[in-house]
Amino acid sequence: MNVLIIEDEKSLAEEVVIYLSSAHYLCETAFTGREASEKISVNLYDFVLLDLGLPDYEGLDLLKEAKKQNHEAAFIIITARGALEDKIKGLDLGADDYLPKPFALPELLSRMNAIARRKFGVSTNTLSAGRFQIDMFARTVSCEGQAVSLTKKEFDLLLYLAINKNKVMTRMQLYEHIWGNELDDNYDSNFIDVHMKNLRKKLSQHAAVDWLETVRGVGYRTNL
Amino acid sequence: MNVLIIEDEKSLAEEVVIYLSSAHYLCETAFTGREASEKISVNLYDFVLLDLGLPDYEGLDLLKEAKKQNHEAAFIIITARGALEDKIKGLDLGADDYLPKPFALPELLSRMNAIARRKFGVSTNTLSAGRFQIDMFARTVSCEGQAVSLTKKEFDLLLYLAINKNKVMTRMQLYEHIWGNELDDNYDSNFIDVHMKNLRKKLSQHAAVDWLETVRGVGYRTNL
DNA sequence: TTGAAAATTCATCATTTCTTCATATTCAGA
DNA sequence: TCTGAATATGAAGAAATGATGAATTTTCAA
Repeated sequence: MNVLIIEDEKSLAEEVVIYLSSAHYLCETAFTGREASEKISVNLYDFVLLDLGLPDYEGLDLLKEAKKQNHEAAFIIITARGALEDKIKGLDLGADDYLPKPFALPELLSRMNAIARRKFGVSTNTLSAGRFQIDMFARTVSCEGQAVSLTKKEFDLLLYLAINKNKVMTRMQLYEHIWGNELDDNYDSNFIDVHMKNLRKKLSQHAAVDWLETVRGVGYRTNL
Repeated sequence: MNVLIIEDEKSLAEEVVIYLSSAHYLCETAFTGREASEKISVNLYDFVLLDLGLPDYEGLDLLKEAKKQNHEAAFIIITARGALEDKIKGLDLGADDYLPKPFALPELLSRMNAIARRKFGVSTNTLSAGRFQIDMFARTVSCEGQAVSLTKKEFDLLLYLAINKNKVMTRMQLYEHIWGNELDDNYDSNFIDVHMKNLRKKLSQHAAVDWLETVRGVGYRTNL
């Protein structure tokens, strides 16, 4: 699946690329409307992620142009949460989905997977962690064919750690990616720990989860 | 990742070194074309940042030479904005990216990361110290495949010393970098010494650590 | 609206890690 | 070789951290 990410905030675009790449999407970026316009006229994409807040281009014009050039693609509109939200939702832009900023990456991935299944008929996208198979489209986890029942947060945690295989993820990172908010400074809660504990408990009923490690003073990590 | 920064403006080079170092790139500098030429003929780099505006050397000749000596490296050309001719020549010569001056450091880092991912494959960011392999994303240390279990502070100390290979680091520097505070004047404690001792002890159970030296009256240094 | 599931908060406990301190050892210069 | 300052070391108390069970709040679907 080819994805074009049109987003002027480079660090965000980078993050998206890294995240989607590890979920087996092939990503390209365009940091300006002009760049995007060029790429669209040359290549065919399966997905176009469009940030409406580009400085050099009227976002909606770009969308119209892109749709003309590339009927097949799925379009996902990204824009700042706020006053415009309802207005844009109300408009019939012909986008396949709409995502307010800031968004959690698993949220984006999950929506893209949903669209992929609906629009392109792609049905499986799994990655493994230990003896567990994680299906990102269905958002299910199984162990040797047997279903493992996880809650949303548990699934997101497992998926994010599995995607960032062997990297220590801080609670901050987990929080920002899964909950999609900034963590304020006086953050003092252990709900991530609790979710991890519950996740481990559920997984351990099926197979060993010694690969799901706590890195004291830092965060959590898979060791695969 | 080893980086050679070829830039005659020393203060800029210094800034780049500090910034990239904090992102775990290992930096060396060359302030003249001659110096660069020597270093390139001796060492292998992953990245070469080349300022075309060197006084003593034709930048593009240096690029050609460097590419011959080191096929594998990624080359990033830096030059004054507006020198379009140079830009085109540089890209034709097979530079991986081009950065107009002045540039923002995060911009540089972001491009380097992008290239690193594209060119060298993702995220196995390890560096070695003696017989030890340090993975800074996983925050693990291993010796001939065998894991070495370190605490947070021990790991941070080792990593910082390894990044600043062969440079004496004062206790002040170690403290400021790892503990993140300023040390008040009446500083009188030996906890860094204690951590170093514990670190050495753990490492020595796996291999010789004679490369982890104390520089009496100054601080600590790797000798690699 | 209501009830069950999920998410979060809270208090407590065991454990690891950090720091301090007292003492021993090493080293460089006289 | 001697001497004082710097560093290494062992041990112990202090602090930080994460796991856990349970209580409370929130969410969401019926």
